[in-house]
Amino acid sequence: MDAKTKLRMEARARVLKAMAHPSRLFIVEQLKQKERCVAELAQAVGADVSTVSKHLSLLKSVGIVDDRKQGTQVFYRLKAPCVLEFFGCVEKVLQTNLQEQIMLVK
Amino acid sequence: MDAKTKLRMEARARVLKAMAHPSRLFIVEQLKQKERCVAELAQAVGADVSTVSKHLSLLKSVGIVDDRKQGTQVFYRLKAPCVLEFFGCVEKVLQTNLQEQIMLVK
DNA sequence: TGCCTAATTGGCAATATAACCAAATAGCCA
DNA sequence: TGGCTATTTGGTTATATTGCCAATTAGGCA
Repeated sequence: MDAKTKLRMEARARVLKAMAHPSRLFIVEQLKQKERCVAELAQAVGADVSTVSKHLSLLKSVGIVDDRKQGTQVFYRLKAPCVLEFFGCVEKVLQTNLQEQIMLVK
Repeated sequence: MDAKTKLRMEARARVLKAMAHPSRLFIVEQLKQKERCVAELAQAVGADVSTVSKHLSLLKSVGIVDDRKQGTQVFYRLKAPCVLEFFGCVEKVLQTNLQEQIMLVK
């Protein structure tokens, strides 16, 4: 893997890594419909506000979400909705795995 | 996030996490065309065979790749080619980020 | 059987992530 | 200004990931 390719793969990995966490996946799904403020998301996820704030800033740093300040609140929204497309494939993989588990038992 | 949702998000995260590494992304791209044995991939990645073997077993454990033994060699192939679809979105995100960097300089 | 090659596994050290609490910051309004 | 709420940031601890080397396993063949 040459240096240029390595840089490209690292950049891609940063984006995917930002998605690859249960809470962050959940957050992305929550933002599918409409924007949400940090407190709302923290409540929905069931984690400390500070924890969720860090998840959000990570998602923002790689360009997956965007934010908008309104008074003391910060609303986050999906900036790259195409990440939602990942789920179809992921679900297909999980389904296939499940089918294979079932086959083994039968 | 209720228990059931949490489990689903964790399952999804496992699949995405398996993708979220520069070497593994490169491996997935290498397998796009045709199957490859471990030594070939190790050579292409530029890492120890043992390291690449572990990357491969991780990809396999989540159902992204599959393997086929032929003599003493093990050929890996893409089992869920739909993961290649991720790249289009990821590249779009990276492009957008880049455009924004450029705007800041101008 | 004994040797060779290919791959996997175990172990370890370095680094990265994650969660929480506490403290700091920022905007609003009395 | 002072206090209130929302959010971010710092710090710490626990856990997970990564990569290499060494050792093991497994198939092929003399």
